[in-house]
Amino acid sequence: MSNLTTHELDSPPWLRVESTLMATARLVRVAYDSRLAPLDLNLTQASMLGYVNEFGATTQTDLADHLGIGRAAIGSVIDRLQARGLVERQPKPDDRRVWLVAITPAGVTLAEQINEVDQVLRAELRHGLGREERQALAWVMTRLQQNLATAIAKTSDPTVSTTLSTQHLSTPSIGETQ
Amino acid sequence: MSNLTTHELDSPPWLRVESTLMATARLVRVAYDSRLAPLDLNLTQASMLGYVNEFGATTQTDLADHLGIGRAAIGSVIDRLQARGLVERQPKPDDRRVWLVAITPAGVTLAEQINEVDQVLRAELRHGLGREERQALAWVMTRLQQNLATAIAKTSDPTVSTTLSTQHLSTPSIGETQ
DNA sequence: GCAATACTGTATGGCAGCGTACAGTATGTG
DNA sequence: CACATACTGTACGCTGCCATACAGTATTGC
Repeated sequence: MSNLTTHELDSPPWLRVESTLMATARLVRVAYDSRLAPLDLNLTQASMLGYVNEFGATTQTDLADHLGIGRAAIGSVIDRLQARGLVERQPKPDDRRVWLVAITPAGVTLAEQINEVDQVLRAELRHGLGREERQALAWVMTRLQQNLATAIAKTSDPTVSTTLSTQHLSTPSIGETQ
Repeated sequence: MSNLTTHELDSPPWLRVESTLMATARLVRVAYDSRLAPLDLNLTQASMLGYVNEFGATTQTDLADHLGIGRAAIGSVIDRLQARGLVERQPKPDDRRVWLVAITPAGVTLAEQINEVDQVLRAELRHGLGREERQALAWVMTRLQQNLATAIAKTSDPTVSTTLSTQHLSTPSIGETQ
């Protein structure tokens, strides 16, 4: 709790929230991407593969919502994974509009490797952080998401609110895996 | 193993760190962008304008480092701001390679409005969060950045480490503004 | 039955950022 | 002095994501 105020001359005083958050997020992406590179996978691709592996066949819109990206974006992700034979699109019997994205045996194999990578990296990220600290982060983060959602809604830009309602404060985070 | 998907707790168990962090970061960006829209500014543009307003004329590389984006990217940001007469490029007498990016009077006016927007939004984001909680977030975040940096370095991808050395755990965050 | 409305996935264009390669300039070394 | 090396800003192509518009299908109302 001592000198976390390294600020002094270096850091911009405004927009610090975003700055740190965005920078950290970027680092997370880089870290995962570099670790996933041997599997020739993207972070988004890995997340999707993991999700389908755990929860079974899912429609594209559901996937997009759960991963927090748009429907258009998820399409191309699926395309690439499908081209490599890791997932496949199955028609849904009772709704001919949608595809069910299902994982293939090859995908399952890869998903297990993803889980390994994830566990290793997460262990490294926890280094030096107590359990209660991680939980605190999770809590603050959730609260922050709530505040952000209302803040955005307050701007009364209707297009945005729709986008956000989908990924409402779902993911807890970091803390309580095991 | 498959159907534990309760509708409330359906968060993906893997990659939760990234998921929450990235989602929050995206929300931050969206929130700031929507609030800055009346000023016809981007979050990155606003950050840059604020920085130059506070710290005076700066070289492009320094700007890129402080904002955590690449040199190439900062160029186009400056281009746009310069086209609107908010900043200008001044030659540096003792080094003819570099430009000093300086703010114009019009830029100062806008920077003040940016600060207002920032303060208002930050106040909203603090809602329901105690001071010590925000400080805890800042601390955990910094620690996380450290861990991320070493984790990335450990992958021994030399191109990355260079990129990161620039934006080493500078920005504290959220907590200790007032 | 049929029209109106809502939803899914896709195509398209646009944007921001990265990584690489390059020319111009500084700086160091012999 | 000449030369090699390092650094700055720019140009180019690439990636990932978004927003919009669209066609196909479901669903609801009458």
